[in-house]
Amino acid sequence: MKTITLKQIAEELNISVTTVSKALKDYPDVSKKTRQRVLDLAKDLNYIPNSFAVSLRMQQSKTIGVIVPATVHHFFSNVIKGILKEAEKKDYLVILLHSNENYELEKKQVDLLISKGVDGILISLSNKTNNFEHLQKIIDHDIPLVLFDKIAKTVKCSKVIVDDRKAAYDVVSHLIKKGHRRIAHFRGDLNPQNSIDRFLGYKQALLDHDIDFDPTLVYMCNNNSDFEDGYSNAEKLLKDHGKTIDAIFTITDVIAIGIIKYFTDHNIKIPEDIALFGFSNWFMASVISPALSSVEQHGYEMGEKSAHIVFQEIDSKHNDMPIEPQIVVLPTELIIRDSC
Amino acid sequence: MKTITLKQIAEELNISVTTVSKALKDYPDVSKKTRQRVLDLAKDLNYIPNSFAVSLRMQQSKTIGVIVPATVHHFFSNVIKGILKEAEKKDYLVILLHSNENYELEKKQVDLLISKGVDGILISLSNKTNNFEHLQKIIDHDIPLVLFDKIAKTVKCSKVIVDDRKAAYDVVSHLIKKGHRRIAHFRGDLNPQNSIDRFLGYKQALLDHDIDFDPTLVYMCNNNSDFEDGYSNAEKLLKDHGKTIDAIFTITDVIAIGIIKYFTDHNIKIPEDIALFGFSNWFMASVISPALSSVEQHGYEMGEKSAHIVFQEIDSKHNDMPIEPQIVVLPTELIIRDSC
DNA sequence: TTGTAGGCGTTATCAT
DNA sequence: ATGATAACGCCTACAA
Repeated sequence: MKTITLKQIAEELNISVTTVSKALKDYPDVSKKTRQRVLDLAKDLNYIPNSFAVSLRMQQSKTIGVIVPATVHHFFSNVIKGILKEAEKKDYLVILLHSNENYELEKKQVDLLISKGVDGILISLSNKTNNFEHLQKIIDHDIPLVLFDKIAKTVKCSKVIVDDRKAAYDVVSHLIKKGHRRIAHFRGDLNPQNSIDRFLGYKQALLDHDIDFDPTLVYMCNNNSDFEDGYSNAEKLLKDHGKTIDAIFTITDVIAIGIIKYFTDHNIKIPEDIALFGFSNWFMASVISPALSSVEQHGYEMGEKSAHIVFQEIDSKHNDMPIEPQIVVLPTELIIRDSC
Repeated sequence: MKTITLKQIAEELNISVTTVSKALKDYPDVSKKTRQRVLDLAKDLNYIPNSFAVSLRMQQSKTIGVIVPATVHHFFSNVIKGILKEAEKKDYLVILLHSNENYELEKKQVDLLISKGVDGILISLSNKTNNFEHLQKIIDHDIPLVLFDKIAKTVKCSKVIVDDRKAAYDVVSHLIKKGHRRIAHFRGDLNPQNSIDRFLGYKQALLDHDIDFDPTLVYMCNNNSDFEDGYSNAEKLLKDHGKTIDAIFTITDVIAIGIIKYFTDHNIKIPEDIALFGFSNWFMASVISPALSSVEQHGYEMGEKSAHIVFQEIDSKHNDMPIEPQIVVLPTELIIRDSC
């Protein structure tokens, strides 16, 4: 099937390219008759505008770029879903890139996206990213940028996040209210803000309830397999502290599931011996035994909202009425199940 | 930051655009000195070629499109990961689209992809798709097309699949060898080939082992929540057949997990009372109790391979040496755990 | 109401 | 070794 251009339609109809173009775009200054002839033939020939030409001419691509560490996490899958849904509504296409938690890759992908002329960019930062020049570059190029979930506070752009600190605070407060006092925390990498914020929320909750913070109760999970981290740290925890521990708050459901596995294997009862609270409310949390209490993060909504904001910024940039970056904090919810 | 074009570099250096372009592309007919001056300035100015112009000129976008029903399934996440990895290697970008198991949407998205001028398209068909005109359109446009996992046998293009029939056959044979005779099958929608093939494998295995096929042992899972389907059909199965059932083979791990939940809730022992075999080897399969036996489908490799093939086809199209569609059947593996 | 002409940024052909 | 020119396909200000 040969690709149809305006020129071919024009020749066929013995009119100018201009008129064809105008007819197709519903310009008022085309006679009804001509317009109809053009429309008919275009449909007949299955005319599709060449988007490269349009983009070149219009300086916009109707495409946005998205960079996430990975989509194998249920949370990000949901975010992507929200983004795609929103893009679909606006007739935008989405270019998806995985940084694989790799800063260099993330940087390269930003360059790629810029060079592709995407109209906007959404990023959830890799855990390894602590240099933000590449983000600044996006801003310098005047491309709307929205950071979501894993953000950099210092970068001047819109952000969509969850109040990790508060969520963690709520979790630990809940645990304390349930009577637990020796509460361990399985945290994530030192770098990403989420990990820090959740840790801070944990600490604050202890403080506010007059429980001394004990650093030996904090375990680091960073060997790239959350499940393994949970399993092995559960073992370590027991070795270190025996059963003096009342509860564990994990930074991620998968870590909690690793713990469940270890506890099940070693006959430790949840929540009787040790209570457990996860984070992210992964689908599995509701399904595993015991059903895992967790924090719902509303990934889908985060995707929707993030996309919504870039589109807003794209539109207002187009109208020459640039708007200020906005920071949206999505609510979280404690989902209480059987594990605490 | 203003966008830099060849023209600007040319003016700055007082040479022609042509020379700048050549210098940047390492043409041999540019003096060393000129080339260096161009290269330096380009780097200095942070020159990025305008990809619309390049695409328009070159008639290729260095972009491929991917349509999947959804990525919230672990399997597809893995496929996507494989595709992105492969694309990254070839410096291609990937436009991701979700059909949401919706034929109309799938069709629309194909049009979008065509109009965007992607160099190749990968699709895993929606369950609702049983008209393939949109695929034919892709082929007519001479755009390399690869179908993976959920394919249409009659469409003349490359395909990457798994031998679902054999995999199912192997599962059921294994179950029979273990001594089970009354084996139920929780199958999927009637439409997708996979569902049919797995059912056929199930039936064939029974036949080959002299077990009568009993249609009342086959349950349909199609209300869009696999977990719920598993749970409710487990209930139905027990109501219909009591504990005369030896084993259940499910078309998907999530269905099996629904069953596990129901059985756990109702004190039915797996595998003592009823054995269980899943499909897809979702991460959770290894982690749930009892650990679920399943079929490893190698999603990541499927993604890699599919992408590899489109790139092959794109390249050979470019060299005017079109190649024949190929059909790749990836091996599957029975992963035996505790549930059978 | 219709058409001409210029330009978006790049690349390729052909002169010089 | 360098450059003028045309072309990719589309849009739009301006002329006719």
